[in-house]
Amino acid sequence: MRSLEMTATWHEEEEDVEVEEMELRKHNNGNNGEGGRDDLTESSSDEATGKKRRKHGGSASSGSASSGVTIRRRKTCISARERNLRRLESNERERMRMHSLNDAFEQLREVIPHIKMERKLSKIETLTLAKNYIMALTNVICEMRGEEKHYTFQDVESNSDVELETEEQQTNPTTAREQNNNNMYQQNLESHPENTMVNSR
DNA sequence: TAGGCCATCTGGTCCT
DNA sequence: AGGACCAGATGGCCTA
Repeated sequence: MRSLEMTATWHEEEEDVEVEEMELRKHNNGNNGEGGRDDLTESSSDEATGKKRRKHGGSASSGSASSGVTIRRRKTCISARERNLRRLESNERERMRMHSLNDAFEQLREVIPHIKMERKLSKIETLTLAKNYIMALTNVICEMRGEEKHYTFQDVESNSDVELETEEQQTNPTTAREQNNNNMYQQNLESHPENTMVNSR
């Protein structure tokens, strides 16, 4: 439905040009070929999210497109109008997909115990904390079984004795704050494993 | 103002 | 064949 509305704002190319005959030169990284999409991206972003207006919604850049290579499509016999419509529909699907992904991130944030911050956890922080949370819980289980701990956590006080778990942790600028959260997991889990199942909200 | 984070568009590839 | 998934690119917003 929305895609139909968006179609109305699309700058139509020549009517019913067959793709087979067209040489589709994909616009080159933001500079070329944007004009025809401005109307589309502005209206679609606005209507779809009610949030940001995207003056330029990014440009095709993957594969050979980035080098401005000329591509000739195989027989498809799709009109330009039809092609535009399909593109708008897949844009819509992609938006919905990303929204559902964000919803999942939000749900994950809610179940991860972490120190309350003014701003919400970023995606990378959320994933990292979730991983650490799982590791900490695994350690607790191992401990309860009398087994050796599977994972080790870095000690914030002295970074010398314990290795960082991943390369990502070594390069992540938010490592310090996350380590605080990690320590909280560790201390909490080791003293009161049952508490960690309580939502931090 | 630079850098981080994010939403969005886009085309290629994979999957059903 | 069409939809889902993915990665690259871009621009906006926010913060240090």
